[in-house]
Amino acid sequence: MKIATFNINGIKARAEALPAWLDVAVPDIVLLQEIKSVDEGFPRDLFEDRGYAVETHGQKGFNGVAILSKLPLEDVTRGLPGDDSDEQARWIEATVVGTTAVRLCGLYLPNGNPAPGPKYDYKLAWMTRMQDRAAALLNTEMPVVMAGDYNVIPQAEDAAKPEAWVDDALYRPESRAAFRRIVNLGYTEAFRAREPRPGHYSFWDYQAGAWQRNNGIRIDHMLLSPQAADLLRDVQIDKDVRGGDKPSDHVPVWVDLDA
DNA sequence: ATGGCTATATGTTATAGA
Repeated sequence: MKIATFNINGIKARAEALPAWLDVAVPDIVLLQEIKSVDEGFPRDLFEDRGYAVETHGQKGFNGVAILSKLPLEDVTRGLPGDDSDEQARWIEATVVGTTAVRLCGLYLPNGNPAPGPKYDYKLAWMTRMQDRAAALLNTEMPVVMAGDYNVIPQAEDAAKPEAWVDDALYRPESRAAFRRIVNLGYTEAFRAREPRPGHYSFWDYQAGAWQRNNGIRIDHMLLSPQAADLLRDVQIDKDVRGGDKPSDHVPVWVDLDA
């Protein structure tokens, strides 16, 4: 079961690049972030024509997450629990049943800049809520995959120029500590578990020739519960997508699970 | 670099992103 996460930075703007990648990579599941669309505006046909079931949790203008799946999506829930007043569309869950049932969580964690400030406070509070949800999911003892744009650079080796990020919400100590607290509940960060070396990124800014200079950061992650980690066959970053036509500023990250 | 680019809606400018 090939499961991917991809921050597409606008579904309408990626109407060509996303299907092109799907046709080459042929993932079973894709967790999308930043669809920047309401549910009614999501071009479902593009994906249903390719055999994907589609579930969206959209919002006008920005944010928004979605799931594409070649297997039926069951028990779909929208929104991160813990704050009924939170109207930002950043979390969606569903279950797929292959050889075993897998719980999928697609997430778009708040950016948090400028820090300090109310946006940073929202980011850290959101991460506390996510920690609660992550702990509850562990108690199910299901294979769980929490994948998305975490907007966290976990360690210095996850940035080409870590010194440029020291005061940024993506790299500040509180953000990294909150990320570690979630991982340390018992999750495996799939890419880092298989690739200890530096120099692997999932985002390159549109500005200042960041892609051409390989000035990237690794902020798109896939966290696996112990039951999911036991099924891990492979994990990769599809870096070449960043060099394609009209690309997102993020690239896909995927795992292959024996499920 | 005090965001140099991109996307969307609020739309010929503002907001957000990272």
